[in-house]
Amino acid sequence: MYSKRKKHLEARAKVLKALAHPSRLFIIEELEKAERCVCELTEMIGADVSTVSKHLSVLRQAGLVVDDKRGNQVFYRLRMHCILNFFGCVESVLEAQLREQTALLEKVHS
Amino acid sequence: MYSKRKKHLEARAKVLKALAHPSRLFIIEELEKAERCVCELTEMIGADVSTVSKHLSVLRQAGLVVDDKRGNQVFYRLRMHCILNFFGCVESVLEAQLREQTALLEKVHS
DNA sequence: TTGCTTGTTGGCTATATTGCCAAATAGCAA
DNA sequence: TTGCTATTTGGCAATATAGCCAACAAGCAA
Repeated sequence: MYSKRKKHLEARAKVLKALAHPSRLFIIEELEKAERCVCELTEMIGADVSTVSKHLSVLRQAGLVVDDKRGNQVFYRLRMHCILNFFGCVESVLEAQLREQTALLEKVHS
Repeated sequence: MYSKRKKHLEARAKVLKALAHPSRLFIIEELEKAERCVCELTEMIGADVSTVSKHLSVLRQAGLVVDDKRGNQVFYRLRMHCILNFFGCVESVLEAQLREQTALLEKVHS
């Protein structure tokens, strides 16, 4: 594997890794609708504030969100609005998985 | 977070996690061009066969590739050809990161 | 100032991932 | 059969990730 290609793949992998967590996907989806402060996201996710703050830090470091301190709150918003469209393909993978499971179940029951 | 939404996000996260590794991204890109046997991919990646085999297993379990045993070789191919397009957005994130770093460097040197 | 709220960071433990080697499995050919 | 090749699986050690609590920082209000 050429070194340049390897570095590129590593960079891509980092972005995907940042996305590869249910809470972080939730955050992305919510920020698609509107900017949110940490306290709102914490409330919605139902985890410790520190946990949510760390998830946001992961997303920020990956270049996916930006933060905006206002008063004693910190608001986050999406930096890349394409991120959401981009799940169309992931969805088709999930649908295919579902079809497969259904087919398997029908086979078992027949 | 509603349980149904949570499950959906967990399923998405699993697919993204399967993609979030340089070697596995390499495999996806190669399989976009043509099907490949494990030995070819191993040669290209330059890791142990067992390591590559495990990466392929991760991709298969995520529903991203399918395997096809022929003789004593196993050929893999993409199951979802949309996966590649789907990187357009990841690329724009990387480009933005690059622009930012460049701006930072210019600031330092000025 | 003090006290309250909002976030971030450090430290910890539990868990997951990675990548190697070694062992097992399966096909093919002599 | 034996031997060779291709692949998968088990096991292990090193490393990374997740999520909690505690401590800290910063804004604001009394």
